Amino acid sequence: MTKPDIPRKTVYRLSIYQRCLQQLRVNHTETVSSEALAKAAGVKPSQLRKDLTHFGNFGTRGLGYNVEGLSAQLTEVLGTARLQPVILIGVGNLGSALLRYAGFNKEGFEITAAFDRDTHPRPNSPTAVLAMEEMERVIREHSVKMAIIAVPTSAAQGVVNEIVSYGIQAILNFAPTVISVPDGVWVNNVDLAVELENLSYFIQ
Amino acid sequence: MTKPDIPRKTVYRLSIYQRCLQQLRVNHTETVSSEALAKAAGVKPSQLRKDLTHFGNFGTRGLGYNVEGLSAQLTEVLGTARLQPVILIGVGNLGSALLRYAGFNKEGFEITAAFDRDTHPRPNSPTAVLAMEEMERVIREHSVKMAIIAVPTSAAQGVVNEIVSYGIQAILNFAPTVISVPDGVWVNNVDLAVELENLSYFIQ
DNA sequence: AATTGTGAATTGATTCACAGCT
DNA sequence: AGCTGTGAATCAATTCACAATT
Repeated sequence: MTKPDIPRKTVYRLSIYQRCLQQLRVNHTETVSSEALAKAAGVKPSQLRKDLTHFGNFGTRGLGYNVEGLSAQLTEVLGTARLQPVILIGVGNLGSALLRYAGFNKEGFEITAAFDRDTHPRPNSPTAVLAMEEMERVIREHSVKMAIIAVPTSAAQGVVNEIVSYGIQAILNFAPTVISVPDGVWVNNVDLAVELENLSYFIQ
Repeated sequence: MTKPDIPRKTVYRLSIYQRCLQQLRVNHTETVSSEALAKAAGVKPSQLRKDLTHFGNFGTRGLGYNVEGLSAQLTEVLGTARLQPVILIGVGNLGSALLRYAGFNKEGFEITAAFDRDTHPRPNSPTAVLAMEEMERVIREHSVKMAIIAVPTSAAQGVVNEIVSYGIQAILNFAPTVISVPDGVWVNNVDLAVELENLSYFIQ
């Protein structure tokens, strides 16, 4: 797949830096040093500089980084410059909360449509819930490349196979199971029980 | 802090192995090789073996691992042998979905109580929502060590400071911000926008 | 014969330390 | 003078390859 040489952890940190920069913009700060920004992001200054130089030389020696400029560069690098359409599959407890979550738009994402076996209307939901049979049409018509999976474990792999065949290239998976995808498709897993178990280990 | 020498990623994978073992138990499989289990978990066999030997020699050469036995060992290692009390702070969209999420109990966690500024009753919620002023009492009475934070960004650090002072040692943070904690307190972050941005980078 | 457990080798990520700009 | 950008050095994680064991 493309972009093989940049570590995934680096790209995660880019998002964190972007968050911190947005805060600085609100405060009308014009310039920030690697030391200050790294502190806000919870990393070492040298790591911040190394991360950024994977993508270009955005700073000015002796001065630091221009807040607006760096933020714009990161938006470009992360591919969030224009609104990215996303579909949500599975509108149970978690899915309906995600549907109501307002933070996506602000960060450059728009939930184009949601799908569920059961299409009864959801209160307070700004997005219609469509039948699973509509997935192919919506994905192709809007050239949707990203999907959020919030279906039960037993349904997850089947849904993934289907949407990948329609052209989905990236999946945010909330189903607590390992899903397999062909090369060229990217999966990030969010598993609440795994996160809690992990913490549980460290507090003993 | 204790347990410094085991990489966090190793502990994450332990949870994944545990998931796969539970599936094998359902299928009444008695024995599994590192090759088969690693395949199910999406890792290399050598990594599985290396991960496990951090904690002991659980296998039998020539045979593989006993499914029941290894599962019990991992439960012990992960500290999920007995039900661990957890509190939830912030019962908005995401928080109320977490409250209704049934998966926690099955995995060894119990949401003892939930807290919010606004204590109006939540439909379908099995757990009462208490006033923030009750946090100290509940944490101390039940010796709660783990908390899930689902409050707005602006409130997150303040809440964290407070609960840490009452004895919370591990935090699962859904607020989209970097929180700082003293040594000896563990934080895992789940940030939906960061996950989507990360995927967005890779599909360009 | 099969499969684990593990030291060695490799690969990858982070940090250091300072040269190079502004 | 101050701060970035970066090669070198260090530290960490993964994979290999095979000896040890059943």
